[in-house]
Amino acid sequence: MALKKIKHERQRLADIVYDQLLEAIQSGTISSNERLVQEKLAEEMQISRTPVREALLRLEQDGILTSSSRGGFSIHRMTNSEVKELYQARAAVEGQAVRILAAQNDAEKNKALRATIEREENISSSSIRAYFEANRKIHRRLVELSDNRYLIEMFDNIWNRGVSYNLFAAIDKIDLSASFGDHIRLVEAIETGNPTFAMDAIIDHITHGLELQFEALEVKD
Amino acid sequence: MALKKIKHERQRLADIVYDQLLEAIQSGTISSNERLVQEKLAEEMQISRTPVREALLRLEQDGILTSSSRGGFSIHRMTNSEVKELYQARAAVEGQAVRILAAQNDAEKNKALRATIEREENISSSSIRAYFEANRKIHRRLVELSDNRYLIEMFDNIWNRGVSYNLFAAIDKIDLSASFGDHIRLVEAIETGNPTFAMDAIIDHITHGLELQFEALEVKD
DNA sequence: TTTGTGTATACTGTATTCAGTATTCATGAC
DNA sequence: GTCATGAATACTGAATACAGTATACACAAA
Repeated sequence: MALKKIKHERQRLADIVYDQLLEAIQSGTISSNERLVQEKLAEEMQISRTPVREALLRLEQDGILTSSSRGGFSIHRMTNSEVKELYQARAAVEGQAVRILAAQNDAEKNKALRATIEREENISSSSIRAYFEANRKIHRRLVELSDNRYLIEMFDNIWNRGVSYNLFAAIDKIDLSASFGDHIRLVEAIETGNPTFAMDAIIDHITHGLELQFEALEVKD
Repeated sequence: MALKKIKHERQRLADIVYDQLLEAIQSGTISSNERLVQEKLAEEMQISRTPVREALLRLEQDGILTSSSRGGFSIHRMTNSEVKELYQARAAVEGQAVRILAAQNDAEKNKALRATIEREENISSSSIRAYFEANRKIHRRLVELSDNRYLIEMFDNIWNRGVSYNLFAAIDKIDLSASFGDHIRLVEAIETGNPTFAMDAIIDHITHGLELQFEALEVKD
């Protein structure tokens, strides 16, 4: 009888709370004007305040929550200049990822990226959220393939901030299906083996996204 | 009588502990094989364990500390591949900063950068630590001038990780004065107004640093 | 000597309590 | 009605206590 190795990793309550809060924020369950109060959340979750506090402080550290003067935390509201800066940071991270990939120009990796794009662009769901989840997966796969743990971490932080502010979903008034087919162009750029060319391609892609973003923010205002 | 506005910002004990620990780690006061135990640190600092724990968890979150199986935390030891990846991440952040600066090509900003370089390259201290502090200041000024809060934050995280592992100081066996004069070349590249050219310049600069880094790590092994 | 078992110790994560601070609310004076 | 003041309330940050887990150590058996 072969016994499976038991996974020893204890999961902290604080980690569970963190994951749940992040999911609730990004799915819209927690709305942008809601105040997250330690004692109340602890009561709701039937746990003590300590792990709740740890999770909230971590979400604050991640830039997702902001503490308010009346106590509690709320979802960080981004200024237009923060939005622009976040897109620039995206360009830094995703741009470097494609530079690395173009320099490697590894057939297996390029193939894996194509597979992800094909799978995710074929989502049949009509929900905006699924749409953006697919978009996120494509971009994340791209960064994953760079095999750089720090770029992946930065990517996640950027997108967590953006998605938590409902940023990337803010452009639902603009037709996105046009830019969806754009992803394959990134693979093609990587396949040229030219890091600069590949990076210019993704910067264009991201800059275009920023333009759509600002249009959407104006539409909503 | 004009009364000054009183700064209301309460500083948490946990923040103070964080700052002290980070400084102690980066200055070498805390050595790389030392185990940081919550209860012991709390006793030493004459405070309760709670803020110590919060600070340590945050340093873990920042990638600076790693928890050990015997309890406690120790300075994260980087593998060679982590070192390489960290330099790539540096290239992403600092590369984007110079792209932004070159696109702007703002005379005041370029002047400010030159001033920082001139001041920092003229340090008279013979201590290696001062040398690297100067180097860090030059690079940080460059990223600050991009006026992008996320790039600055990423920069700090990268350098905190590197400095905490005593990474950038590991190359003290190699003569650095040669590469110090290299910084002015970065300003000149920015002044061409060509983002791609400027970024290539800093990537060269950073890649050269990585080569020195690996030489130094071999020398030490 | 080696191996297995039980106990002690070290440390963590969580729960609970205490004390301080900021905001809100109620009340009285003008 | 407006404004000032004091009390109540809400919430946080830190201290303390409790319980669980992992490691180290001691001891006995083979």
